[in-house]
Amino acid sequence: MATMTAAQKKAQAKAEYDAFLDVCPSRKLLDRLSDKWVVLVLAALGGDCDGTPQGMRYSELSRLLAGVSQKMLTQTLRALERDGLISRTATPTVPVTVTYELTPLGGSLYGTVRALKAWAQDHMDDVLAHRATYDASEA
Amino acid sequence: MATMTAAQKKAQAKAEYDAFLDVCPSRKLLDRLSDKWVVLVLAALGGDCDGTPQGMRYSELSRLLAGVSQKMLTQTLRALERDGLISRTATPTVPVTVTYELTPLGGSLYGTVRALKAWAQDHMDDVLAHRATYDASEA
DNA sequence: CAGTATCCAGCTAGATACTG
DNA sequence: CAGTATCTAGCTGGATACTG
Repeated sequence: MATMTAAQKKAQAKAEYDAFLDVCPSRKLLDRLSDKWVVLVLAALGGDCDGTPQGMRYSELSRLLAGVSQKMLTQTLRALERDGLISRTATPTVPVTVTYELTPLGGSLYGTVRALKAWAQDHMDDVLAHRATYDASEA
Repeated sequence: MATMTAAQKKAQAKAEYDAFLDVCPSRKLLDRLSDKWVVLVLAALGGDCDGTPQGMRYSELSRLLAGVSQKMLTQTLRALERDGLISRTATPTVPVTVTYELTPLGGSLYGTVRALKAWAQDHMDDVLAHRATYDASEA
């Protein structure tokens, strides 16, 4: 087992690191937000598309977020529901009707995300300019 | 080629979607932030580890962010430098000395990110509680 | 309509080895 | 010290097909 020492050290370092990440609430939030579709669903339900926050049906979301697969939409919706950020309401009409909407908690998160969006709008052209300069001097 | 119609439609939808993402500055920012190490590097240089923002050497970062591979650290550093969020200073001493520090732009981004962190600290236990409730009713 | 289940391609990121 | 280069395992997410 002496040959495992290096690998074990690696594994332990990784375990410690994972524990650190696991304890860190910001990291968890970031992981959620970094899911490709989470923010877009938040934006859709938050009213970024038509002005006012409102409930939406599964198929509406699917249409609005062109490019999302059923799998990812369902997965995203489930994750957000699990976290209490959106609520799911099923109405037992003949073809079932399911509506999703932002909870107050989800709304508050969306508010914070909009702050990020504001930063992006204010500073993203600076970033892009830097990028262009950097790329030019690299060539 | 008639058999390609469906695939073509998909491809076109994807292209349109990509174009949408490409135009959206918030999305770009989110993509950057969602890189596992970006925020941690920002935090390290922003002074989250010892109180005051300061420059750090490559090897210091590497030690501080236990678990990061050389590849990812370099990649992350390059990306942030390219975007003008951090600056790289090489001092031609005998073994080269390279220092990284936050630019004003990087500092302002880090400030915004701290707002997210604040949300996480304020609301993450709510989220966790919802998660527990959800999981319990699922079983 | 609103999903669930399965399979698989592509990209990401870690391990490893080498360099100015 | 501070990287660069390469190879590959594993996970993410898309396509596809089926169901209450």
